[in-house]
Amino acid sequence: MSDAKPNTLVEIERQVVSLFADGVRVAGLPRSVGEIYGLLFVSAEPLAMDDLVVRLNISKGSVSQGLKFLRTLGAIKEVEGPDVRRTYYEADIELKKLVGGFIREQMRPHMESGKDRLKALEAEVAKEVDGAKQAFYDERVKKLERWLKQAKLVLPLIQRVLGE
Amino acid sequence: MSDAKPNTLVEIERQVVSLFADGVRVAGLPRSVGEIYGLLFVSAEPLAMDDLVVRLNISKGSVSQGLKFLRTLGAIKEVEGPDVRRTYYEADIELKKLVGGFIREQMRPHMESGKDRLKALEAEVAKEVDGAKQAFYDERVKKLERWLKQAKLVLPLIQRVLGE
DNA sequence: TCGACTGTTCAATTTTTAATGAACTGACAG
DNA sequence: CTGTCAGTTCATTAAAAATTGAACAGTCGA
Repeated sequence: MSDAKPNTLVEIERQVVSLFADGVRVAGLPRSVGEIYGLLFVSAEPLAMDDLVVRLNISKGSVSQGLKFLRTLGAIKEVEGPDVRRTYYEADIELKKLVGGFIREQMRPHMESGKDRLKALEAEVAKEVDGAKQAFYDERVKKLERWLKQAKLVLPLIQRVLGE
Repeated sequence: MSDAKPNTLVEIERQVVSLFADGVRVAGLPRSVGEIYGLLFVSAEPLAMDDLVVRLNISKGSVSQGLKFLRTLGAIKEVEGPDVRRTYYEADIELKKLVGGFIREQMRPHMESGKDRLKALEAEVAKEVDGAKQAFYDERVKKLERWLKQAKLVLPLIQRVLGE
């Protein structure tokens, strides 16, 4: 292959990669993850790890980690490619799936641990001896529980809307 | 006041502060912002900047920045307090308002710039000479535009649901 | 069994981000 | 005015997060 040297991206690819690199930062993900998904998104042919290393000019380690993450999200698919010994990837471009994966992998766990921590808080409030303080704390904890319930209500709704 | 020394938080306060400190990180905000909002959330009485500095044991600079940010979100309210020369704050505990502020201040700007960048991309695709490639790029750009539209659809929906 | 090659892991390093604290502004009381 | 105090700003420092790259593991054909 003639384009086996670093940073061989055409302008369109460059722009898309940069768009995703910045985009994923909103979700608190590392730039490299966005770059990888971005290049897969804008590529008609599937790419193997080495293609990503060379064309994005980032390390094998980063690409391996990034692909692993994108796989757990369900944001990319493994497909066949020219070289049978390599694993090739293409982007899964269903927004529903991307958002669903993100919610499942990144948000649910936090919400689950939040639920536990609220339980602990409740127990702590029960110990409070000052009646007025206890009433206040109790109210606040109830508010937090309502927030959590609303969050649990909103997430599936988002997924449903993106399903159209 | 007797509790004017660092880190004078009772267990309940400690837990709530920590809960918010971790919670805001999901949204990509600095720990200190969560701590500040958390302490205000769990305090029955309004607090001034100096209370936050002393009780959370973080610097005046951080607290000033954090309060500024929370003010722009609309997550806190300025209120009267014991010392007329100080500005006191209390937490605004309407989830709708918090999320609305976050969307307005943190998400909308990104989406606006995304819209511009998509325009630039379209222009770039128009230059593509290879017909097959152009068709593929065009399809992908259209997909991105659809995503953006869906995002713009979802955000108001979230706010409406949180309005209950 | 060996060598060539794909892909993973993780300690070390670099880069990015947040926190600090000293200098500053502005308001106000005496 | 002048000194004090609340609050802001921002260059420096510290902490956290991402990236690197070298060692390693697994596979396969000769």
